[in-house]
Amino acid sequence: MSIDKDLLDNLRLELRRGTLVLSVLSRMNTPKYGYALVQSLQELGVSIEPNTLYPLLRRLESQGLLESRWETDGAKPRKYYHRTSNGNEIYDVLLEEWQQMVKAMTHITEEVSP
Amino acid sequence: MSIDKDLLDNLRLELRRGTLVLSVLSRMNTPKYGYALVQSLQELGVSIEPNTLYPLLRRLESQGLLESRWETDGAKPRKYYHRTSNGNEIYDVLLEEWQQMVKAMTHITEEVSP
DNA sequence: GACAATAGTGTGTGACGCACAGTATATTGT
DNA sequence: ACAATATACTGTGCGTCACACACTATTGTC
Repeated sequence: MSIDKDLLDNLRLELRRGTLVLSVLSRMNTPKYGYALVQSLQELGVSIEPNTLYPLLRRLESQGLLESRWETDGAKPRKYYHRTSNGNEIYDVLLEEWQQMVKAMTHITEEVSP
Repeated sequence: MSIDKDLLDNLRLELRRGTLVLSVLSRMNTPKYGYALVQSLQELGVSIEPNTLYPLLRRLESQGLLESRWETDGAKPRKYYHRTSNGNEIYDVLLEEWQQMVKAMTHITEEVSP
C-alpha cells in the first residue's frame, strides 16, 4: 500500500505551524530583511517561500514581536526587521516550550507501548 | 513589559499542531481506547483533553491511519483503536520528519546570528 | 530589449486543536 | 434511595496560520 502523499503533506504542514515563528524569531536578534532571510533560513535547513515569510514578518510585527524600518540608501529599498524587547521575552519562553515539547515527544516516541 | 498571555497561548497551540498526531500514533501499535489514552498520554507528559482526543481518533480513522472496534463485554462499552498498515507507514515517515525538524530547529536556535 | 534576480504586498483557503454542548451508564458517597 | 463523581463517548463551530495564487516594481545581466 503506497503512502497517501496529500495526507503526508498535510501532516507535515501541521508540524511546521508554530516552528516557523520560532525559526524566524531566532534569527532576528540582529536586523534582517525578508529576501536575505529566506536565503539564510534555507542554508540553515528551514525551507520557506517568500510568499510565506513576508506575511509572517508582517504578522509578527503587528503582534509586537518585531519592528521594522526601511533602508533606502542602496540600489533597492529593503525592509529590515528585528526583535522588540517583547519579542525577546516571547522568543525565550517559546524556545523553552519547544524544548519541553521535544523532550516529551522524544520520551513518548521511544517508550514502547504495552 | 509583561508577556502577552493570549499571544503566547496562541503560539503554544500552533506548536502543538501536528505533534498530537505523532503522539497518538506512537501509542497505537497496540489497541487502546480513548479514555485510557488520555490518562496514559498525560502520564507520558502529553496533556490532552478528551474533547480534543476523541475527535482526533475519529479523524485519524477516517484518514485510514487507525481502525476501531467496539468491545462490549465489560461493564462499559469501549472503542479500541489501533494503527493500520497505512498508519504504520505514515507514522514512520512522520517520525522521521519530526526528527529532521528537531535537528533543524536545534541547529537554527543555537546558531548565533551575525 | 528580454529575461532573471531582487524585494516586496494583497487576499482567500483548508485543516486542526480547542471550546462548548451534550448523552449515557457505572461507581461511589451520603 | 438519591446525589455526586467517574467513565466513555459523540456533535458542532470557531480562530488561527502556512500556504497558494496573484501581483507590482526595479535592478542586473546578456
